[in-house]
Amino acid sequence: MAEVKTAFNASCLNCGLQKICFPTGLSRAEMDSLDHIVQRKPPLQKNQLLFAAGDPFKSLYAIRAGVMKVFSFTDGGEEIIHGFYLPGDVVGVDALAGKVHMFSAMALDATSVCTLPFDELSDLSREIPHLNKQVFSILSKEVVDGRLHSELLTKKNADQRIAQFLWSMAERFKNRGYHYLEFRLSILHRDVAIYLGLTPETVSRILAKLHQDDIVTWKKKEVQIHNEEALRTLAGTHYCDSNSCSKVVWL
Amino acid sequence: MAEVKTAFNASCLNCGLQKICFPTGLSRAEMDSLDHIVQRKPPLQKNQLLFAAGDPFKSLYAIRAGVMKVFSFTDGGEEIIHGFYLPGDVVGVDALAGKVHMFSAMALDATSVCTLPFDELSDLSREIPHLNKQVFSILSKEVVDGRLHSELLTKKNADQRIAQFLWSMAERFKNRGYHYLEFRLSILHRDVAIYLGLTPETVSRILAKLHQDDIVTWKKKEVQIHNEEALRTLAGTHYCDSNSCSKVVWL
DNA sequence: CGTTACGTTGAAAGGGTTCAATCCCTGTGG
DNA sequence: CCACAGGGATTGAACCCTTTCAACGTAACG
Repeated sequence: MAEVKTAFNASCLNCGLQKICFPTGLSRAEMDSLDHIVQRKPPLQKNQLLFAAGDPFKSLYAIRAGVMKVFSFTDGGEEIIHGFYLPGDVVGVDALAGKVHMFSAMALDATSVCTLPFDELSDLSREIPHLNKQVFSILSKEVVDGRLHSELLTKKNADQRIAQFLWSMAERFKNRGYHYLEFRLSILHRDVAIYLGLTPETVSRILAKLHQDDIVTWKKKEVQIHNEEALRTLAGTHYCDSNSCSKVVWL
Repeated sequence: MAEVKTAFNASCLNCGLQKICFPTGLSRAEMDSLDHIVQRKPPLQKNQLLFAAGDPFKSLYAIRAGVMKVFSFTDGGEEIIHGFYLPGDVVGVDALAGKVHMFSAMALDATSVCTLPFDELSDLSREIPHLNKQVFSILSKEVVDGRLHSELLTKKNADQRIAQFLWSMAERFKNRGYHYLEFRLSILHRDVAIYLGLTPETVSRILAKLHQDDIVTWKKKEVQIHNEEALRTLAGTHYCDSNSCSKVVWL
């Protein structure tokens, strides 16, 4: 709670997520300019929508604290989960082409975001070419992430999917300087199942197995990785998410 | 052959793909400026690589004629196919973030492309804000396409996947002003299988069924859609690809 | 303290894969 | 011009992983 309050007030200049978020590579002065167009509002509550599919596009949003899921529905009414977003991640890029949000974004926990009005961001990007590249970079990473998720869906079995999911979350926490062998994860097993193209039952069974084998425990909202090596091996290929690909040095 | 030759020489101003490709919404003068940085080379031959994963990033490429596949390999050496690209489509956006191509692009047929050196494109984008937005739009569409592909992989069975694939190809041809109920498709069934997360055997069996039911015939490289309505119904949700989403008016 | 939604566990069923054999088309070389 | 090689496509049968269905347990919240 105290943490959220701090986040609400902080500026880019003293934000701990500089290395991961938007401002990467900007000078102090540039960051200051960016800071001036950023809007900060009270945190979102659990299950609150940041934007919904169909909403007119106005801003991109950088997450300061909490977790969000980006999702939509099939024509049949089934939920589709496209991704989970952590502090430093940016949501809303899906709407750039059509000026309308294609997906919805929901807070899975108390979550605070920085709002970046896109018109102002565009104007500023003309003055600061590096900022423009930064936005390209965010979009490009999103494309690559999508491809990697498709790889998971086409080439991996249920065990590997879950191992990869958990390991990728751990890596993302690691990259943000958080504890990564033991962390709080406010994501429902049900949502993970949807994200991974599985059923809740399958996820439950595999988590039970991982627990028995003393590799990972995920009870309530606490994840504990007991055997990092085994988990990574199970995941098969080292997962590269937006902020954690060892193969590529993100600009 | 004659068609390819023409493509090689044409400029954006007299290109039939204006509505679909990069220049959408640019004024004559702006289009002319864009035209000056576009490089045109001899067409690629079948199975020739435009770029390979690991190559340093220099340009985006707009396809003028032919077909390309964008692909990579799993750590285990299996091929992953991320998408097929038709005239008017742009490939290479995966490399914007890391300055290195994450995937490879191969011509599946004689294919000609327009090369857009990214540094020059960036410079020009500062002068022409609309061009900058155009690039954002292309990236954003790529993100949305990826999500829709994931939806296909998580929510659809084999029959629906193939129906959707065929229908989406038809729509893309339609949007380009080509015949869409009967067209040439230089894509191996094997590659479609990989793209859809299926085996060649499954694809073969389902295509046989679609042929028997007089819905679609795909022999050699010729696709014939005999029952448009049935195909669309089979596909379930109307597929929205980069250039054909009825729900959204792409800027 | 009841209600509701999430999570767990078991048994049965099914869709797609796997494996293997055969066919077919294309391109190549004698 | 024909024979042969090689990769892709087809077809059949057995298998297996995941889903489905159903029942029960459990945590959170009003």
